[in-house]
Amino acid sequence: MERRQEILEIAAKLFAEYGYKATSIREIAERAGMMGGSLYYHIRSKEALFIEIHDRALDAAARRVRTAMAPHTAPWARLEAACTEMLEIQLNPGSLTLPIMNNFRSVPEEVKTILVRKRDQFETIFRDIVDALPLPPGMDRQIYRILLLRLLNTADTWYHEGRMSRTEIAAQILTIFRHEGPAATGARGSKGRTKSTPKEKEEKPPAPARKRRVAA
Amino acid sequence: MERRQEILEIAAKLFAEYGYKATSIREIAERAGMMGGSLYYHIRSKEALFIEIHDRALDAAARRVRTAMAPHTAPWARLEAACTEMLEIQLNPGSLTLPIMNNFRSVPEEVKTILVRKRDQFETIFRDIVDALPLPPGMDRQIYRILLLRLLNTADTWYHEGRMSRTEIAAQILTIFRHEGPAATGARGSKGRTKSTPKEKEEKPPAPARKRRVAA
DNA sequence: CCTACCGATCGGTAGG
DNA sequence: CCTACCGATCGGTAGG
Repeated sequence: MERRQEILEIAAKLFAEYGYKATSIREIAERAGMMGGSLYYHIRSKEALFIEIHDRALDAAARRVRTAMAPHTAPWARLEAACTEMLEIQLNPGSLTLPIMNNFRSVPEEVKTILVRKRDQFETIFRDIVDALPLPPGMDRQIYRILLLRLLNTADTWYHEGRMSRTEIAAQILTIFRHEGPAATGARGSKGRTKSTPKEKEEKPPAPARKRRVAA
Repeated sequence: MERRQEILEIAAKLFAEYGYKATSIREIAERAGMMGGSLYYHIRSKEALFIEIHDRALDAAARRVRTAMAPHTAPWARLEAACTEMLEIQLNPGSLTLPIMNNFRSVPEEVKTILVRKRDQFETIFRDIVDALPLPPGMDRQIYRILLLRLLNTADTWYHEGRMSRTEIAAQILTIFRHEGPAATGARGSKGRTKSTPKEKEEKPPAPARKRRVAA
């Protein structure tokens, strides 16, 4: 049973790096120290394996993001905590929380449908955060959320080790995405914020949790 | 010779949709109305085909973006023109300017090296634009450019037909990425800008064209 | 967990 | 441009 966890982690890494189609059952098996056919003692099929990894990764990610957000109540602080944690997950993944929620291009159509449904569900976390932000009225919250999530989810394809830490990158993203509405245009902008410390503890309840599921 | 162009376009579409590995020579051939083996009268190898498509697409994209920027001199107007054109290229590609500059996951390592070099060269266009923007001092221009390009280049994976037009989406991106430096904090923000009309014709020379090629 | 194998599909070639 | 084929690799199975 612990062996199975090993296999899932090995497969997750390969799927994340090469995509569904370009990752072979035999390669997964080899890294697990067994023959290709033997893998089927542990899994039912390649498709089922992929779906299971994806589900578990998203569940783990949801738990981590919610935990990271929990101590904060101010909308921007919640967003920053969520972004920092998402970057951490994407770039320095613990066991199964790997960046496989992208790159569905080579996944069979029927499987893709299942994955997308699960992913949409996960992203409601960010819908709630974004809906709670005091953004300028001209800014479309759906586009805002989609763009932000795209950046976070594909972090492994654009982030290069070196220059900046994950926390600094998260702060930079926040600097770009931070726009105050006309009501509360407080201190912002060129303060050179690179440290992610939980500032401004305002009141504001967690999130209104609205309904909206239309595509862009 | 015109037959060859047809083949390149067919292959480009398939590569863009399924990725390198998941696109088979036989599928390309079938759509071109011939047998798999016959394709080799027109191409040298699958790898060579992919590289040629990629090169031509980037060349065409560079030409289109430069042309779209040409009439503008104001930094933000230039950025908006470039973004709008990039979205147009990614979402409504004319012949060969297809969104294949991503999804290198299943591409052989040696080929990937060639592609990345070419892509980096293309992206210098945006480096010049971004370097000319009057951004707040705390904002890292390299991160800024990388994030913006990621969004534009992966537009086909997050844009869904309907609600908003390409131009409106481009305007929304600009609304998020627009931050004035401390020197020229003029009118901005909640004006509900959804139309992309070339406003503010300032002076400011095209671009300083600095040097910087470090990874994040 | 292995051996041995299945049918299918892959990129590519020869010979016309 | 086709037919016919190559060796390699694929996901998956049977039988142990």
